[in-house]
Amino acid sequence: MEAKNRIIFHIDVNSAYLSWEAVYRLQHGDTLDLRTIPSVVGGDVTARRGIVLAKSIPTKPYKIKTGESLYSAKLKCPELVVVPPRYHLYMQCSKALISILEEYSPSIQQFSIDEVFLDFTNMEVHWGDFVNAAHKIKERVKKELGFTVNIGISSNKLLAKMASDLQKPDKVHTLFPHEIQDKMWPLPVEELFMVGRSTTFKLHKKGIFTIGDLATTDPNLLMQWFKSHGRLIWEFANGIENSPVRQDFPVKGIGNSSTLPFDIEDRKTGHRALLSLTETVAMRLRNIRKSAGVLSVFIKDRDFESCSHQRKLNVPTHSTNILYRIACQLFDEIWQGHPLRHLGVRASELYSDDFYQLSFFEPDIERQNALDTAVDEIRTQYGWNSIMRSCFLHSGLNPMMGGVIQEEEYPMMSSLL
DNA sequence: TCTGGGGTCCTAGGACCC
DNA sequence: TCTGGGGTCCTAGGACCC
Repeated sequence: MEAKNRIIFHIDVNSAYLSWEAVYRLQHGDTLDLRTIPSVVGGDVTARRGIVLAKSIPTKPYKIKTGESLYSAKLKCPELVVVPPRYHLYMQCSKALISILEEYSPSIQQFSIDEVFLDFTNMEVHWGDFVNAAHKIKERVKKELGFTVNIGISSNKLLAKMASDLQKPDKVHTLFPHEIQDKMWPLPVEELFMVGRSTTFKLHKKGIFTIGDLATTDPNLLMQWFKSHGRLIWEFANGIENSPVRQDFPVKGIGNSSTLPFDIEDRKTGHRALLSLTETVAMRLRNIRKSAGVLSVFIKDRDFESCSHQRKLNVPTHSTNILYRIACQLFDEIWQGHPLRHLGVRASELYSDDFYQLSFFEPDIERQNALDTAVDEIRTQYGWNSIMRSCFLHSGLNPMMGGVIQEEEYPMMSSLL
């Protein structure tokens, strides 16, 4: 039932982590509003995670980019204020936003921690004209939660998302198909959703610099250059996109990875780090009642050379011990012995756990499950560190790396929106 | 003390099968 | 004999997003 004239909102929190941090600090007696000075939320430099996670609008003249190292950000702006992240707070802020939005439409899709699509089609009877409604929502969020959002409005998700990006902060924009030429085509091509660094570079070499240039390029040519991605970005440049707002995406994979506080130089420590990562991955799998059919291990060495190795499992599983054993095998098969700064474990090809298969080779499966269940219950009740493997004592490693666990894993965005 | 962590999707090449 | 050809599965890597 493809509605012809849909009204889609895209709600985007302005400088999300930074705004949330600023609001929290103001509420706790701080007098300085981080949003009004050049400031960033950044990772821990001593733990080798020193990058910009979010930046305030006053950093704009310094050309500080999300993802760049704090070292280089400080070179650009010596008076930059850097504050550490508080992921737990951000999850709460995100939830609070969602619960307000849920009042305005039964059809909302969380796209990331700070972006939400809302299908406003047929909702005018309840809330009035869509532009007024968007303003009402925006003001309510500001008044009740203390942070500002941009709301983009159009007839599909892509255009709504592009609209919310137009001018920040605290704005409502429309970008309906008849406005594309005026509002979207003059923008630099890299501002189009799904045109990243690599594609931008190649497009520039072909003389394509604006979204309008891209929109008016022969799509067959783009397909020759970029395969299916060429078709996709041509359609996006022309505002063509019609995926529904939906909340029931299946989760495709669950993974954890971590930059370690020190380089790993021996196999035993490598395995220990894998165990730590696997504990959280397996717990999250069990939490959503899924078993993994494929396990992958990802490593990155001191020189930032990285590679991955994966294996399809004979029998899907969510058992910490079995997944750990396979992770170690994969690790031993690819690691050349170079000092490692980063390790990752990811479970994919997820199967529902409604039943699990007994394997001839894993006669122990019932006991493994019983053990995992017991440990999960203790950790849920008494906290994550209430029970841990003794090998982590004095190891310098967190026994459960990565993974803020959620009641519900919400699926991340995809190129299909 | 420069360079995070969570995802999704696509493609290419090799193995294997008929 | 100068090397079919189509299909599927598997794996590694790259591109993109926030």
